[in-house]
Amino acid sequence: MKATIYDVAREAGVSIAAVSQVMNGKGKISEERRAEILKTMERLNYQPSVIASALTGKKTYTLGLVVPDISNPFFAEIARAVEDQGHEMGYSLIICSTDNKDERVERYLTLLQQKSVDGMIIGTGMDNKDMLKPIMDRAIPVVMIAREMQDLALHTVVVDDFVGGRMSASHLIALGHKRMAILAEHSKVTSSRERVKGFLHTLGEAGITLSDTSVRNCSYTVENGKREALSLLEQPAAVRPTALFCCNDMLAIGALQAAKQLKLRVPEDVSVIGFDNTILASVTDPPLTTIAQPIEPMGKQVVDLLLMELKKRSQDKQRVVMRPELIVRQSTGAPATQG
Amino acid sequence: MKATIYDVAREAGVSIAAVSQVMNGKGKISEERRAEILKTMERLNYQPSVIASALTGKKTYTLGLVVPDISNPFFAEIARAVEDQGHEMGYSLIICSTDNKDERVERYLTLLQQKSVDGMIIGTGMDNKDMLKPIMDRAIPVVMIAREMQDLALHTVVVDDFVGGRMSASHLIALGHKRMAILAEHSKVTSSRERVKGFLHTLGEAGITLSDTSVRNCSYTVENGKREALSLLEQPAAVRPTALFCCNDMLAIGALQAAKQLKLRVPEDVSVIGFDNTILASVTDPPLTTIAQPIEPMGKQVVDLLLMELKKRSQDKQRVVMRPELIVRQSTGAPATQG
DNA sequence: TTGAAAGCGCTACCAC
DNA sequence: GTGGTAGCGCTTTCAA
Repeated sequence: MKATIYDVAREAGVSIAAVSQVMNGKGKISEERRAEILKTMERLNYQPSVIASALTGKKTYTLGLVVPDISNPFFAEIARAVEDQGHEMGYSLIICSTDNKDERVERYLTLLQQKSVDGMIIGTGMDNKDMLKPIMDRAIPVVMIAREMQDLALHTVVVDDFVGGRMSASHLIALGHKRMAILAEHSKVTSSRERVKGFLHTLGEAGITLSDTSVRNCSYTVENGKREALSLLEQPAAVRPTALFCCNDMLAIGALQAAKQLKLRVPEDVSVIGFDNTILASVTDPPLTTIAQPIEPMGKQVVDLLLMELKKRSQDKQRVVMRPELIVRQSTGAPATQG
Repeated sequence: MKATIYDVAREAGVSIAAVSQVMNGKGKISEERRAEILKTMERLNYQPSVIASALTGKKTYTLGLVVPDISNPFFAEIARAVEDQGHEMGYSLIICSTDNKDERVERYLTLLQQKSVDGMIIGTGMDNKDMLKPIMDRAIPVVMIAREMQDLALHTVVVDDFVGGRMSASHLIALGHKRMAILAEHSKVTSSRERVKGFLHTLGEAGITLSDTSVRNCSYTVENGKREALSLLEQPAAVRPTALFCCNDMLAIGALQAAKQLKLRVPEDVSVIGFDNTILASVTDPPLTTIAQPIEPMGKQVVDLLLMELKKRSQDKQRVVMRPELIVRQSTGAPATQG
């Protein structure tokens, strides 16, 4: 059976308080006792129970990461960055894939509370923001990554989505595109909305407007992107968009697949630009031009903010905005025919 | 502050035992008291503490998943499958990325024990199997996924790696290849070893042998695969392999990149076949022929085995072997010149 | 310095 | 049916 603090105390001939003290480096213990206790712990292969110590008002050293889907490379990469930075500081990570469903979000949020996580990192959207209320009421630190929660005072780490959208547009415009379309995520996803907004803004500056049907809302799956792209690209060449701005790499891949299915060449017949610069972007056919998010620094940053908040609750919340970067690969080029 | 069982009891005018009872559906409680208590819990927004209940000898409803790297799509997909099946049964998942480093494995294993997880799912390799001993001594259920631990009685869910290797070889041989090479993972990875073995076995049956330098050990990164593939493909056409069997999709992507860099056409100049059939395989240039692992069923299965073990320790451990499947895409074809 | 003892929130046993 | 109570393993006063 597992050795407890009692076993150690008994074996070492001291009180449990003494053992607790050497573990936490608190109180005053003579060097010899200290050494003796340490030795006994070693011998018994003693592992202090985080559970018990958490119950005593301490921390669980566990964080919750709530994202739409851990199997989505973007979030998987975020998870890794968060895990590493957390691990560095002694924290473990519970992952929660919500599929962007409020009902799953709620269930996970409740679960994380019951498990007394020390803090939560939210990277998923949710329709009903009130779900976060009870958590904040209980003073459980919450930080956002790659998503924003308007009207809620929360530390937030995001990439400048608006600028990312603008970068996309500038790139496409510089290439000579005039007829474009957008594969957006669900409209409740703020980051996607901002990207679209930035894209349209720069288009507007260049005197280009898009018809309503040129902005398609998709879920965040490849299949969905493909379906919407198909309906966009099936149009006659004269009205078909010559470039597709996709709000994430998965959608861009769907677009690539749609183009292939329709025997359209990329980028000659249609340019495709993604967002996120996940590993996927570097392996597609052709390699995807995309807007990079600095995932690792974002993950580090968000954990740092969370731990800072953990140490000392603060009224003013930071909003860290990181700069996106245009990564030009081979899925974008000048349109073959004048649009 | 958070409401406790005492708050509920007081507000409802009953004992904490009564509250505990209705929560766990045990004991006997009159319908009216029951309703009253439920109502009070609701009103106070009471969330029972898993921590406290765990301390009372119950479960933590938390599982640990130990894999090399959660940002690797293969493991990310496994994680999702495991998370879903676990969530279904009320369990949360702590992820642990080890980078296949024993020191990280050990640290995580210790951590998971201290956090009193109910069970662990191991999908990472480790040099020193003794690390698992203390865990098994403590009777913490452990199951393996996509990896084997020889000499250790553990439930295991794997794909038939040997057969997968054979499938690869058969496919390549049928295409007419004679000079082939292998990008293997580190030799300590049993699954990789089996794949190589199966591949070589079938080659042998066809009277084909490989030189020692034709089997390269890599880590599991794209960069590594690329480097090894480069050194393999840089050879003069007369001796250069016409096909590369890669023990996972990441390595295969590295091979694809190496070929591209050397201006070799795939599959005309060199065929590439991967393993795992992650999302990556479907988006490469050209799309990757690969051996599919049934990831989702494997994840489900492994959780089921773990929970079964949790319910009732059993002496005989199962070894579930799932059948791999050859997915032919466009990275393999007949060699352009006779080898 | 050191240790006895009071909880932390909950479960389960047992007496009423 | 119902509630009192003894822990679970650990932290933290507070006396000694």
